[in-house]
Amino acid sequence: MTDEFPLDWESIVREQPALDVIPGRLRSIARVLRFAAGQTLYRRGEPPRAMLCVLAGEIRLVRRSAGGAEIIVQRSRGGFVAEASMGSKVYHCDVLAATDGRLLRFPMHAFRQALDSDAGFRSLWIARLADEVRKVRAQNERLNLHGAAERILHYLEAEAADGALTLTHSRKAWAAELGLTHEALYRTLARLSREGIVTVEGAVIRIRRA
Amino acid sequence: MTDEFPLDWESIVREQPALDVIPGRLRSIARVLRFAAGQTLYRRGEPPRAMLCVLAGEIRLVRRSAGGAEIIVQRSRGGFVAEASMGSKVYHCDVLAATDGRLLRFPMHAFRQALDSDAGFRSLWIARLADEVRKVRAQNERLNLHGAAERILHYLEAEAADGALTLTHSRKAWAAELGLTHEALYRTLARLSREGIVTVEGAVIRIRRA
DNA sequence: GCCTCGGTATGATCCGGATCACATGACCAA
DNA sequence: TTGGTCATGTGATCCGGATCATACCGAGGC
Repeated sequence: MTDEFPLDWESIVREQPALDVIPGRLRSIARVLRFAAGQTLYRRGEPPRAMLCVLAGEIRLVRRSAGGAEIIVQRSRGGFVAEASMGSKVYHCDVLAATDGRLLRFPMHAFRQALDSDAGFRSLWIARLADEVRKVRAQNERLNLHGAAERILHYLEAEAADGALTLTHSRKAWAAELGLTHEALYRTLARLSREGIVTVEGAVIRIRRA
Repeated sequence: MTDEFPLDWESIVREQPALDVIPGRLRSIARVLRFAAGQTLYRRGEPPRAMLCVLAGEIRLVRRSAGGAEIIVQRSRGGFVAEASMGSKVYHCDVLAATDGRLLRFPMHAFRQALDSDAGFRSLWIARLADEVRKVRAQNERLNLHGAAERILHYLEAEAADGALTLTHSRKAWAAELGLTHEALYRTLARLSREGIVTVEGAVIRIRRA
């Protein structure tokens, strides 16, 4: 719950590139919030008073049903959360911390006002939202594929530049993103490699043929 | 490729609710484009000259790799397509028609200008994008679940009002949205019904307990 | 030093959803 | 009327990914 002053925006943007669209006046009023695993940050029904951007750790938007079932509506391990909360009177989900971590809070009214008055920020924000839609829709198409190899190749084709992809996270994390167990990922990657379809050199993966 | 004048916006908004955010001046310059299955609408590398909104049929954004593989980056059976194309110089995908259908074209420069000059439209557009992000992320969480029952219940919990959901499309379409075969959906729905977890009355599905 | 924890990696087994097959009914057109 | 198409269902089989188990390694803590 501590704030460091002044915030080191250079390193913040490095750890969370989505934040580079934020204009100076918002940067100066942003506050760091540290959270602990299991903590409830906001509850359903409360008015959203801040835009949130996860810097480290995992935040979940959770909806609890009357029957007591708990479903995860959104999970974030980095980047803005609940962008739609800007337009709504109250949260429609609980906001929970799944791990220890840190997030950035921007006062909602200032965020809204910045969007209204700053045309540059506005178009960057629209572009960021549109790009997020694009990325998540691609992720969606990928998850609709059955078969580990298809998902891996879809990821490579969609994300690789010139047929070469450099993994930035661990393979376990990649497996989770692909909706696979890490075992299935290791095995399928090994098979694709044996069959000459891809080459694997550490974190760099290349497609040879599809 | 025919245009009807004047466009009947009342019925258009009824068939595609996302369009209700469009202001009058854009409505008056929108044109209907009819497309045929297999048709290539735009090619990678071309500058995007219009915002597209699918009214009927299926449009796909397809990326072809050097190896000849073809992956679907986005599929749309209704609603805006390639919102991120507004911010980019050229299309990064081919735009193909998967079926016969109709879409609405808005000249890109007019769309951009309307966003710039019309504060009301602008906030509606931002809200729509943010809501799209929310919906697609929820869809994502759902597809990350293994097991047909879990996906069905997640959908019910997330989309149902008061534990009751009225299906607007066919069950086959629902199955596809859930990333399941229709057989798996029918069977699991029947099992959940037998076990008293849900009740099914035609298009209305209710959760009893989870 | 030792010990734990997390990522990497592979083997064996099991199960659930994909697949194939088939029947029915609605609807539309020739 | 007939034939075709499509959504709705259900049954039988198969396969691939989940699951459980095990091992190795490197980093960090004590």
